Amino acid sequence: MQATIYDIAREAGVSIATVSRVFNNSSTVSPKTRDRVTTIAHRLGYHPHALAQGLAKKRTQLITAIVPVLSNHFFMEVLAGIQDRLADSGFDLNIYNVRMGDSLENQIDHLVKRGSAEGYLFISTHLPEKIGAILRRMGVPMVLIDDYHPDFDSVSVDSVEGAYLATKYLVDSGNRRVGMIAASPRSKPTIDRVRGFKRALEDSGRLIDEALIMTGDTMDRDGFTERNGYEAMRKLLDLPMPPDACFCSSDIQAIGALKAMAERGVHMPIVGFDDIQFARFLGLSTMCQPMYQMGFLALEKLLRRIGDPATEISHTVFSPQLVVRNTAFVPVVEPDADVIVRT
Amino acid sequence: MQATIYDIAREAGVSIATVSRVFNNSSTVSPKTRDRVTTIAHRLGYHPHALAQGLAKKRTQLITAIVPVLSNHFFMEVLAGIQDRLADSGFDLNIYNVRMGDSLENQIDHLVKRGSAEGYLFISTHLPEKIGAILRRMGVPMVLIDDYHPDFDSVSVDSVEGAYLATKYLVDSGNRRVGMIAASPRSKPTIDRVRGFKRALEDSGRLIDEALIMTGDTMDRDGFTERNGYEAMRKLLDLPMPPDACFCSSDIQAIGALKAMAERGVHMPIVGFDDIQFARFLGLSTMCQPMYQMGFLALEKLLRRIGDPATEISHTVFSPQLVVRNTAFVPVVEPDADVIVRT
DNA sequence: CTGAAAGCGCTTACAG
DNA sequence: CTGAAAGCGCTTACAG
Repeated sequence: MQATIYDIAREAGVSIATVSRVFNNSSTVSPKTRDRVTTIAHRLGYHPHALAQGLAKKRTQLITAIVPVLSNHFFMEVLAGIQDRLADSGFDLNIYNVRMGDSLENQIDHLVKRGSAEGYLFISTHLPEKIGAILRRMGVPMVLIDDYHPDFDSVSVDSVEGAYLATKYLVDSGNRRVGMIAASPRSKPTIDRVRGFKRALEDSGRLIDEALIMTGDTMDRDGFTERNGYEAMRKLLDLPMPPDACFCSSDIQAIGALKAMAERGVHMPIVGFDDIQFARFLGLSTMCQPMYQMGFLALEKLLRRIGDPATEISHTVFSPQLVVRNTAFVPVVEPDADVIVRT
Repeated sequence: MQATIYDIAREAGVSIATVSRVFNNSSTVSPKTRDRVTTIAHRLGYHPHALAQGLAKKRTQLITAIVPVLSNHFFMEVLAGIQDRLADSGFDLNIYNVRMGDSLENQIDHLVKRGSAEGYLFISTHLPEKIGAILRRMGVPMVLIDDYHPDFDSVSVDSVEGAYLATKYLVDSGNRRVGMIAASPRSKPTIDRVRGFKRALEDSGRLIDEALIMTGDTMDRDGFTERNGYEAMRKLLDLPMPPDACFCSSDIQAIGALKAMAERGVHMPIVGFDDIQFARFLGLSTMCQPMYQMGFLALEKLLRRIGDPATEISHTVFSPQLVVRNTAFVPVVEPDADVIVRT
């Protein structure tokens, strides 16, 4: 099996304590002993056993990122930022994907009590109050990304403001009936974005027509899907008085909406939210979230807190930027044109 | 701190061994003792400490996925498949992002010798022969995704065949000069795809014009970027005799290529590779890789091997499907049209 | 500068 | 059915 500290100690004629010291940079070991130990360790291909170290030091050098759904753009960008900050930190990253069946509370409770990570990153995971209180008491180092809670560090984007700016832009551009494609009314971002949308209309002296706030029927991923946007736009276009511009709560929905418009041969200005990679390519106007930076900063905060649990709690709220683009790709869709030629 | 097995043992008036047995489902404990223990454990909010368990059992219940670059579509999709298979397995997932600075060999060596995972998933990471031999000897359970090595389980897609089919399709559609946008000549997929491309031309009785096999100048991510495709297409269009159709080694490059064509106001049939989420939306013809299934199956194989190290080594090679689409989104690009209105 | 020993929280033969 | 004890591989006061 793998070489252990005992093997090295035996060969080097020292105690295991000394070997351990060599690998923990405690200066209290003579150069020649250190040399002998490292040489032998190298020859034996020795690497400290992470688990044993973790148990003895009560430090696992592990960070767990908790995510609701995988394979979504926001998460991937954030993760890239996390990874880059992680690189020289000595920590490893664990991804915990929240399971649909079990309750979030159970899952987090279990996760944390198992004690395998030193810190947690909650990505777009609305923290239930009950769990928050428990974690608070346990003093678990954690940072919230894309969520807010007074008791924990957080990094987020101001959804209300983002929606406000997007809507204001559409109103100020001279559109009469500005609609909105929302996602699941149970999701925090949706709630905020609807609020920002309404506030912008109010501030512009417009009446709020609830019928123009639409969502699709497909509700997986809380409705943040192309399909949902597609469905929502179709419903909007079926209204007796359709909107003449539309704010979409996410880029992915905006893409579906574009498709629906293309099929009907209509066009209206739309603004998305997120600025995913393809928004730029598609020429989609949108509210840009600095996802990479959010991930990077979140890990930064987490490492600081692990290092010093007494650090003041801090909340960073990024202001999303409105990016105006010409919709450069004009959809010319022939529905069901896909043909699979060969299997 | 967290309750331990000792706390429970004391309260229940039993030995720690008994407590341990209760949590390990060994039937050899009386119902009433079991009841008492579980009740107390629940009251104390006890959860076994993962590290300690791992050390004692010599099982960490951890899988590490090794990925070269994060935030790429292929990986995202594969990961989703992995997660879904992971769900009820009792294992956790660790993501190891290969660092650019250090050598791959060092990194893998270190990773494996630390012994924190029970199995490894190598995603699109070409395994150096030297490391392969070491891992083989150590008997580390592992599965290769999007790579091949005779000594390890693998799940991949036939790149040669995919490129062949794509190219053949373009030739058979009546295009005279079929070009190719390649990625880094050092990357395995590129090598295979160039091979398939050439073979298809040969089988069609065409001459191979090396000048029509182009790549961009930007080589991060081995050239699998929108930018690289953009650059490559520009170079192709600058040729005295540009191609009249083009096979691209990845969808992401195809997207860049589309953009370059749009800027020049030219159009030609292109076929990508991967079938990323947006290929469908863009109406891009491409070679479809079953990424989700690949991830799912790879974890399946890994779990089986962890369960029984003597399992026969198996290689699954998926045949990519040619998906023909009408390029539904017609790019009408005005370069540098982006305007940031508000910060 | 170094060693002996206790401890991290759990598992698992071995006895009974 | 249950307990005492050794062990998983490492760290870290405590002595010297």
